Amino acid sequence: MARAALSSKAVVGLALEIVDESGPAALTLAAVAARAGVAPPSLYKHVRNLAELRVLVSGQVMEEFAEHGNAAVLGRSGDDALRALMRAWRAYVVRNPHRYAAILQSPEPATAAIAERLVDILLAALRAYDLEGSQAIHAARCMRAAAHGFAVLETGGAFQLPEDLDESYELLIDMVIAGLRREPPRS
Amino acid sequence: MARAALSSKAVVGLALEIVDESGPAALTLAAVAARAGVAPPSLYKHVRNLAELRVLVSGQVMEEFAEHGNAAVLGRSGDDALRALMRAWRAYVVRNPHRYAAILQSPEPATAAIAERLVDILLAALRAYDLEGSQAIHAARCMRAAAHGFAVLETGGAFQLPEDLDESYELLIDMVIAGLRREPPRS
DNA sequence: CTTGAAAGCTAATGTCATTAGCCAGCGATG
DNA sequence: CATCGCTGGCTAATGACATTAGCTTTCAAG
Repeated sequence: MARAALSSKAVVGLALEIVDESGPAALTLAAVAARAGVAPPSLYKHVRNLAELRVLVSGQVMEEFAEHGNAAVLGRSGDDALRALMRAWRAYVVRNPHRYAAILQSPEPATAAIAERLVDILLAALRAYDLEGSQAIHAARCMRAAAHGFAVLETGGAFQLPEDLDESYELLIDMVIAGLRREPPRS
Repeated sequence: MARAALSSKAVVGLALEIVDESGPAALTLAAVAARAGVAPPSLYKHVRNLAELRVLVSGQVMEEFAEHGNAAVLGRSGDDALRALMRAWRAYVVRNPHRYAAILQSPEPATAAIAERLVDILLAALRAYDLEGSQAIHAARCMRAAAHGFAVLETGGAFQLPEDLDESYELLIDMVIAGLRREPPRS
């Protein structure tokens, strides 16, 4: 291998810097190249194209995010774990809003494994609620919807009123927990 | 006024067609111009630039969406209204996924009025729950987060497992309602 | 009939992504 | 030690787009 100047890894790192500073929309190959001190076409030696770079960035962030969530639930269970996970979720988003926004929704096979891990963490946090198979999936989806929805709206600046956001979020957590409790194992 | 061929209104209409067919990412001035049978620069006679077109499209969609939600709660109240509103929310999203995705988050002053209307509808649906001022705001945020989060994840293809999405969503609705019931008017 | 603004057009510029094809450095091989 | 081939970087070129400048045509009002 010749001059090991750049690398796929390094490119993703630079991309993350750009995302952090200016948001996912500012992530262009031209910007990465400039930061790497290299001509734009050179990047194609390390990354297939912009779309792939986005996927790599998304995967990296998702992984970091999952790790953060996982750390939050360690040694906890039941309501405690659920609260911790949801708080960690928002804490991550508030601290790294651009990074979080860089997570791609579309089910890229490349990131499937990481997404799976995230789901596992969610399901583990729900374990104490005695949900039978399918019900646990539904519950996990709800929790995810709640946390993600709040995150998106908050970082998007959709909550304009002066009311305290922490308080709103705690209410949301309470809602999820209350909903899990009264869970009727129907059909 | 000379040849009344195009108009700001018409341009937004064409833009909506493109969004519906190919998603918000496909909304370019070039595409709109092609559809209008006109050279791209001509559009600047009707719209300041692409950014403004996006805002206009977003506003139009938000308005339609709010109207849809409003219709759903008419003549209903309490849990009934809440359920109807949340179901209408998702129904709209499922029917017009691209349109919904075209709604901009950032608080554009131009669309502030419509956003306000949406909040009003939400608050009205919550009226039966006897929430004091601030608590109603928090509750409305939670409901919005839940519905929006589910919508985003569903349209983004984030729910991969085979479990029925309707069932997941009904559980989410139950969660919100349960959460509103046990609402402790603390602090 | 004249005229002026509205609405369209062409030409030009700048930013990106992406492809093609060239060149240099370096490590392994003989 | 000389060379070969890979690797990573470069320049040039193409093609979307957005956007601006400046020209032209058309129509309606006087």
